[in-house]
Amino acid sequence: MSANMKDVADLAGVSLSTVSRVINDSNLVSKDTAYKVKTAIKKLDYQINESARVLRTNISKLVGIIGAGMDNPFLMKTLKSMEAEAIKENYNIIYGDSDGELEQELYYINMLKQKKIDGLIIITAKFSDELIEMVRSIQIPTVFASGYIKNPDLVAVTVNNVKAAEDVSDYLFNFSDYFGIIRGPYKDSVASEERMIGVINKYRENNVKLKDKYISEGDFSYESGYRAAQELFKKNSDLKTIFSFSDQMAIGAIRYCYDNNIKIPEDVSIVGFDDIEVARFTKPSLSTVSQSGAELGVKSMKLLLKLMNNESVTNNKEFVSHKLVIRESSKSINIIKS
Amino acid sequence: MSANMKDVADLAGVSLSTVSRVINDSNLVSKDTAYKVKTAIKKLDYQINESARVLRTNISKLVGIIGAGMDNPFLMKTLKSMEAEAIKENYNIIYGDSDGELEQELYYINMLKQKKIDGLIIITAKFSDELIEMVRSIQIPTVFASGYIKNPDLVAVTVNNVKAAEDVSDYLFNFSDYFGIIRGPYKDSVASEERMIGVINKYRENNVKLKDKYISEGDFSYESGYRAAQELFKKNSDLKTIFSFSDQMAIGAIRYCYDNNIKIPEDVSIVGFDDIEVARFTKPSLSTVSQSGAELGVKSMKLLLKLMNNESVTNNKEFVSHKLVIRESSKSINIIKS
DNA sequence: ACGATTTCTGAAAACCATTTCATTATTTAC
DNA sequence: GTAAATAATGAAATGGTTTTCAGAAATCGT
Repeated sequence: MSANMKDVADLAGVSLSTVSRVINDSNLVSKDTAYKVKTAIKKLDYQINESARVLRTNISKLVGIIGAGMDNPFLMKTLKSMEAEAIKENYNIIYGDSDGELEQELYYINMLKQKKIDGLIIITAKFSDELIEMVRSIQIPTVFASGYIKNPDLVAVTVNNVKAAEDVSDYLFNFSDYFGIIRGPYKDSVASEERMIGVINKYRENNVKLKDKYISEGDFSYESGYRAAQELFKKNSDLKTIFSFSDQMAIGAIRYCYDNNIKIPEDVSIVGFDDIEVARFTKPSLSTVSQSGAELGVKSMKLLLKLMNNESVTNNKEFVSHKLVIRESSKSINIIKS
Repeated sequence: MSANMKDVADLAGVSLSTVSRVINDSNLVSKDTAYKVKTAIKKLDYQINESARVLRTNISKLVGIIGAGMDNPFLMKTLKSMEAEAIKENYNIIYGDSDGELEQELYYINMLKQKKIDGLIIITAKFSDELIEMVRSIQIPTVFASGYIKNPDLVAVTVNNVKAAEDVSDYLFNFSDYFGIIRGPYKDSVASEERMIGVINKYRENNVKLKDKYISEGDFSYESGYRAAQELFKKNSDLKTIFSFSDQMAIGAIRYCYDNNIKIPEDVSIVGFDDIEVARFTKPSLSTVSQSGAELGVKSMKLLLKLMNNESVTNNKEFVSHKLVIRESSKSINIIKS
């Protein structure tokens, strides 16, 4: 059907090796020959057969990304910027959505390995031993994005959840003696666990007992935020402030307040986490921790590119910057504005 | 490094051909032999070399998806469900974000072709001749998702934009003599063009002249919706109703109203398009045209799978269902509720 | 002008699976 | 029991590159 290297070689009157050299920009081929080959390539509209090349070299120029929940706006930004970063170096992205299921993750890892990916990025909230063992066994450069991981061998990029939660806590203690928390799942969410640690630190620092009834669990979705707010208000009639571990849950909570005639920020202040795009446009707009999904994507991919090129990676843990952005959903006290 | 088919063959005491047959579930191999081979595979932890297989068969089990603006919540759902649908049949997704740039699209198409993708889905708003020509030339089964395309040869799945816009128009004419329109870009947005046609149809049917000042252009983003609303109100002091061609723009517009003391829906009713997840949680929640991104994804991928399997495709244009969902942003008049 | 480098090119092996064709072993049919 | 059909297996060709090794041609040094 389409021309192969042999055809080009014949037309140009040279050998296979020479054509290959021209294609790979080898410097040991003369100008004249190179020119002949190039015109032959043009004339035949020759395109290299990638699978043959991969078979021979074991280099696929493919990066696998296994992600949990592409319908999360924050992660979508991350994914998009990862892709943009990868394509600069001519890497394509194979994406698999694990929905956060370990089984799916393992399945994809195996599948992607067979496709000969050169590198892998895993976006997950849970770090089971099984997953880590699998990653180790495949012997493919891997970066974990989002979700801190204690293991010193693993390469990871993440927001500093503890610090960010501390910042929010500091801010909220300005308003009231305690604040309600809409946390993420108890099970398997490292991010949620770490943010909780930040909160606990600050409760302790302020000598306030962190009671169970201040805490309500969500799953990061809008709906769960709505329900969690309901629960919080039922248990704490005098609640003045809420820290939600995701913007989506915060927006759900705001909606609950609206439905129940609770004024924000007059009656209650709410702070979210993520700074998704819509956070600036809700009514009231949402105070939140801004962490750049794009930055997460870029940093992770850059790190992976280094690993794939065997460049030395001095620091295998990187933090993505964050800042507390105060908007209308919380009473303003001179802190960072946006 | 890792075992290959030869190793398996040797260990099992059979030939290469036999191993290959076992792997491919060929029925012309005896139970006993098959068993021997399978245990050998297990013992060696043998994994097939995909690139060799692809080289030989020209089947990669890879589907390319080229998308424009995947940070759009609606398209995220689409992408996710495409992936889910593909993996059921053991196809992996290679994803490239074109940002809607033709140049990028062409670049990706070429790149993906080299990676030997078995099928391609293109999500774009613009259908230049160049793009269509390119798609034709690569000879790979292709489906266009989102954005109707007149060309009878091409396979496409899309929402019925004209009809949907007509539905909204009918609804809005209940409230007032004319309504403002926040449309999508004039340039290269088929969806926007088609929705405009629906609007025009109904203006004509109602014998109302559609004046230029009723129309304001956005680019589907939150910000542009804010600005467009501003423009509309400046030009039409008595504006009572707005049809926004995306939810994101509608939310931007709502925010503008809020900032300018315009009450929704008391003063102005707004209807969006897409029914993104947050639309149910904004304040007021957003009346909109619900079109399922998931359905779009599933239908497109199913169609592509058929094409790739050479099954006959009776209808190469499919519509995704839509319905008008009335929420708080528009005064209710007994129509569909949600 | 002669040997020593350097530059350029080609032949052939390697990567690993699939598939056709031929062959042997086993059944079936009569 | 023999011919004919069927089932099971293997040998070898094939797909299209990259890369090592060796050799030819050109350049250099003196």
